[in-house]
Amino acid sequence: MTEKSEELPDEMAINAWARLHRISNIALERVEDRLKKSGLPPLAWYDVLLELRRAKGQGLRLIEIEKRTLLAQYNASRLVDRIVAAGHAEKRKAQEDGRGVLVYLTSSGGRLLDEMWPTYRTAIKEDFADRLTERDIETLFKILAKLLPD
Amino acid sequence: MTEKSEELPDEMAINAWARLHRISNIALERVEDRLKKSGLPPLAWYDVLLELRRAKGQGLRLIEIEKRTLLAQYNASRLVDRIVAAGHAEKRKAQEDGRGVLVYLTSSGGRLLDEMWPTYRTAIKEDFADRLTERDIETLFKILAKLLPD
DNA sequence: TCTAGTTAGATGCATTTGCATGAAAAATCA
DNA sequence: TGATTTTTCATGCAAATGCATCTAACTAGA
Repeated sequence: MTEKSEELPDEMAINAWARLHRISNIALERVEDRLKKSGLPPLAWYDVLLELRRAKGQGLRLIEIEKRTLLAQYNASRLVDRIVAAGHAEKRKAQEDGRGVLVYLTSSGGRLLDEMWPTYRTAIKEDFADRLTERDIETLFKILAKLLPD
Repeated sequence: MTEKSEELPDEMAINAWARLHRISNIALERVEDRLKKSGLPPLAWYDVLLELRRAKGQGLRLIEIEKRTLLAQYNASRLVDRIVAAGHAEKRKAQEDGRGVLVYLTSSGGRLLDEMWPTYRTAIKEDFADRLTERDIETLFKILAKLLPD
């Protein structure tokens, strides 16, 4: 009579779930701490600037920034405004779509991205990569793939 | 000359890192959405209430709540105040330590915890457990253990 | 014991987030 | 085409977070 229920997540799943989020939380907090100590902006800025660089001078629609960074619409809108106000990006009206805004990386923004990366990279290395084997990392990558949205 | 650098995290590590945080972010957002749709408070409330229940009527020091939930000191302080204001917990002065506060779960808090769990549990099941094999879950658990703080 | 230093918790103030809504342009459809 | 719906982005207002600092109590050291 100790058969496994098909209806509930078992103990192990709950523990793994909890650990996953705990690890993510701790790791991100450490990155933010490192950035702060280096006098750099929060990680969210990096994410946006990186997407802008990936757009290779084409400019990125605000809605694309939302999707790629997983920011809520109003957060993307205001974060970009702050980045623009700091001179690290520019907004221009989209030609094809009168509602749209295109965001471009400025040279200052490119420099900021390059300044942030060493700090961010060190965190990824020390708090993550150095503690896992290559095999762990590949396994983790594959397992997590199953959890990506459909 | 294409030897692997020992100084930098490689591409694979960076991708796994990014995926880890992306998955965590998406999954947590889905839980919050489900809770909201059910008219329930945010996940942080659950975390605190659960720790209070685990204290089994002994009461929990605020500082313990901070440590266990990973909340910042001021956030724990104010979140507990909100939970207390809603009648789901009580604060009492700690006997042994004049600075300290002990937080107790009320019966209302216990009921809320029980109300939240089905929604939370369903999220864990559908967005996590159902998409992985038992073996995946164990593997994930073990790999993540290596990333826990020392 | 007196003093300096540390720890637990609260809180004023600025920033950020979340919610709801608005405005303008585009898309759909009768 | 004209009306309706949807999409894109912005924003006022409320709530939550982060920062810095404060108070009170405990601890350690002379």
